[in-house]
Amino acid sequence: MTISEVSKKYDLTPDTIRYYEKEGLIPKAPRTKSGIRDFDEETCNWIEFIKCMRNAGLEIETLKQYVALFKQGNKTVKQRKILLIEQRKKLLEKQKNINATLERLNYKIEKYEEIEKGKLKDFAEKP
Amino acid sequence: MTISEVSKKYDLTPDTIRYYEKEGLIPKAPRTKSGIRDFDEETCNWIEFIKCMRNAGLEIETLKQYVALFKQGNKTVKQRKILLIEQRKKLLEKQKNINATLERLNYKIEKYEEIEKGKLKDFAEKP
DNA sequence: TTATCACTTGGAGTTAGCTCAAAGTCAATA
DNA sequence: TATTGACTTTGAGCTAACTCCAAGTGATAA
Repeated sequence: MTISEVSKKYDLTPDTIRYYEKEGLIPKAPRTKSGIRDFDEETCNWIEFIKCMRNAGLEIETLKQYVALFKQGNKTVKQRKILLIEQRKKLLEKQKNINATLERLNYKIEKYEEIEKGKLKDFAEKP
Repeated sequence: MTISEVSKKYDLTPDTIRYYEKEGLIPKAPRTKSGIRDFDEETCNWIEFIKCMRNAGLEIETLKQYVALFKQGNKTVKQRKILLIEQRKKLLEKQKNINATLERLNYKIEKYEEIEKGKLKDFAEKP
């Protein structure tokens, strides 16, 4: 699989994929005799995984650490677990923030709807 | 209220608060005769609102637009509603990404626990 | 065989969102 | 009166995560 095919498949630019490879977020992709990347399934799985984590906002640096631990094999299972638990904690925190904001947005949108329908006139709105 | 008091209250640095003011994310705070900011309740409410929105990841630019519309009064209710609905959509999308990632993290953490307890040996782990 | 086109690299540039530094002002205290 | 310390401004600097550019290479189509 060429980089542009992988790019389409995962909706990441070729530049981003090369950047991830250079930074060690994904394994170094296999190459053809002429030096062109020829992605295999394993590498694709990593790309998919990293994309998922990045979409949730995990940092490059953190993912780099995780991949480095992974490469060292089973002796790093404990450290990897600790790392993932910390990231889970962060995501739960984020989830809470988003939920709080969603509630607030819902309330305001509702109010705006009432104003539009004329149910509420001169609504003394706070931010 | 001085800027350092507000800073403590909302856990934002004075620099950040001044930056928000400069960018128009919050109203210009009232000043004492000698030019020092003396935050009133209204401005504090804005700070709290903006902090909440920023915590959920809404962009400065978007919030700037919202505040600008707000300042123009009731004639912008419709536009503000549209803006908030778009932001809600984005947050719901984010929520989905976070949930997907949380599930994945939970699965992996569980597997790592099983390995640690020796229930799983030589677990052929994919990313 | 020449042209095209997707790929390659290294390194510079960009954007968002702060964050810091320098130099100055003012009110209150020793 | 001198000094302390919190405030002020302007503008530069920083970090994360890409994103773009220039110059070069190699395989295939005309």
